[in-house]
Amino acid sequence: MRSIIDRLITTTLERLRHEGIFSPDTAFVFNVERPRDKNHGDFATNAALVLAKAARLPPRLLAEKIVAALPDTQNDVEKWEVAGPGFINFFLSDYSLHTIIPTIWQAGSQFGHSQIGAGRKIQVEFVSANPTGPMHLGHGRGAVTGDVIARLLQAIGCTVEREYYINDAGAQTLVLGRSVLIRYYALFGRAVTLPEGCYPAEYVVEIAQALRERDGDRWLAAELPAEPPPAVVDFAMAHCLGWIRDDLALLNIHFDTWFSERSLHQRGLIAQVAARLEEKGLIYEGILEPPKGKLLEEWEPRPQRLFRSSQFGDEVDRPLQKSDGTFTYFAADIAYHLDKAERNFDTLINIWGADHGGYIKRVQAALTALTGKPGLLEVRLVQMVNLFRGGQPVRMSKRSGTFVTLREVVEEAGSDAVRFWFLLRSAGANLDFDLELAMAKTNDNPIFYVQYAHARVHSVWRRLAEKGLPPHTVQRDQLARLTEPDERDLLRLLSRFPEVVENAALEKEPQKIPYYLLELAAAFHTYYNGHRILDEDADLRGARLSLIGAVGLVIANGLTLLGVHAPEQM
RNA sequence: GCGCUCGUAGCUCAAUUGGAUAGAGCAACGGCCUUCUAAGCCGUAGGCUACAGGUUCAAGUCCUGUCGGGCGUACCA
Repeated sequence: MRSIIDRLITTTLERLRHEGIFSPDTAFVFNVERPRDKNHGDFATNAALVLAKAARLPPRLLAEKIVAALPDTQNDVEKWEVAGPGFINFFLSDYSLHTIIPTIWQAGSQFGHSQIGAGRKIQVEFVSANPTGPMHLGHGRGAVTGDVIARLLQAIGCTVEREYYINDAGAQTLVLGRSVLIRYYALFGRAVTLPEGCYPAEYVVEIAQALRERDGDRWLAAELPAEPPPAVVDFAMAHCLGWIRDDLALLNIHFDTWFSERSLHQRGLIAQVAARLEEKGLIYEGILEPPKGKLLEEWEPRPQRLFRSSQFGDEVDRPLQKSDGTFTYFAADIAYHLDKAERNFDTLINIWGADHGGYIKRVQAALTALTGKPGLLEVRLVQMVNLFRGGQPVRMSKRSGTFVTLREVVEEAGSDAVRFWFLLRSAGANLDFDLELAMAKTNDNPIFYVQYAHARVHSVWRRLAEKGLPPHTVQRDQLARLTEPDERDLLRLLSRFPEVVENAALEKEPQKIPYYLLELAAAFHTYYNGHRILDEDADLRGARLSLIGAVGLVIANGLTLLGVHAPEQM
């Protein structure tokens, strides 16, 4: 519908160009949008406002001229008007509004999907939590956000791949291995005090027990080794990865690719990427300035191999190799992102915790230097989650190892509530998650409110059958009976759904879907309370059933995009 | 200090990416069930969009500055 209005205006403007109001080289850029205020019609354009200068006319006068030149539009547009500073508002006819109902019934679960992203290949990398422990709430939020961005992009026709980057190389894996080994010794009565920096949490004991169960006393030696045996490290990581996979599965999140950092080392890709940067003259031996504004007692000037990231928009150059010659994590990350870039994606999207924000520029800089494509990598930051229960914050401390895991929360509140709630805020904003509220069966709880609207639609179907009435089918000629303002509100909302999906996908802003669904659910509840669906009048009844059926379908489609169930009964 | 990010009703947050009179929910107050789920609905009240400039026909949104919160700030990942 929007495109029809769009074409209508363009045609009219061309007509005015012939009359000499616009010069031949005037570019017609204008918007057609949905006014927030329904008194302003179904669509409005700012064409007269934007083009007033080119026409050398006051905006309102130009608007009048445009309106006068608009062609006849048969059934679709009932009226138009010039309003405000020079907007042109279009009011759709009832007939045109009603068209959305058969469209929705026909498209079914595909309504809202489109092909505007067809041909685009996009990779979303998310979660990528270190395999050194169970996932916490923040990981869960990143997981849900990434998954839904992927779903949205698929809904507009993109080819999407979900990838998890496993940090299975580096110091923290040894810390895990050492922690497990110490607990393992303790299981055999060989108490060793846990050194500074080791993981104190209970889950480490669990891993140690699993290790003993599998291997018995095989890793017990006369003395605790300085480095944990590689097999122990691998066992511990695999155990953690198992947890992570299980937790993600609980949230119905599945990855296409699990990419191992270690494989980069094994294939020599890191040294290779360093050499490539070297060839381009972007590496040098240097000493970084001490960072300002932060007291660093241990700072000392150190010569390092530095990448000239400052040539590509970063603040300072970044170390690729440590002073002992080994590669930094950053070096591995460059190799990883280059590998992704060479897999022919049109866009790479990373979902990162907000604490990694300072890292974006350097990775983008490296990627730009290596590929020459500055916009390839897009990073979305996800802020932290604060856990509440009945309005009271749940205290957590990572240091003492007392924190609530993602699994505990999902098991208590359920995947639907967790997913919906995590999506309710824009990723950039902190999020308060209240366990009690997320499970409440009242309209304070947004997820319940939306699911209840869907269930109500289905309760009407059940009533229909109980009354012995025939199953419903849409009949176009009945729809003329939908004339109530509440019905028009619903029709307008329904017709917006594909635009909302498109917008949410393009902007990568999943929270637009829950907000839309809340709006639709509210309009439906209002309607349901004020009007009887199963009216005596068969035509009116048919029309209303067609309408609420469409509402039910759209709510279900919206929830499906969020990975949330649409129950038929509460 | 610098970078990123956020600042909107008492609280938690939206706002079609520059559009018209800034919207919801919670909390407060007042109403609606012999009728399809009251697990719901309706109404009242609540605002100098942190502040000051600038760009524009039009600014919560863009640019500059100030104030305030969060995150980050070499050989951790």
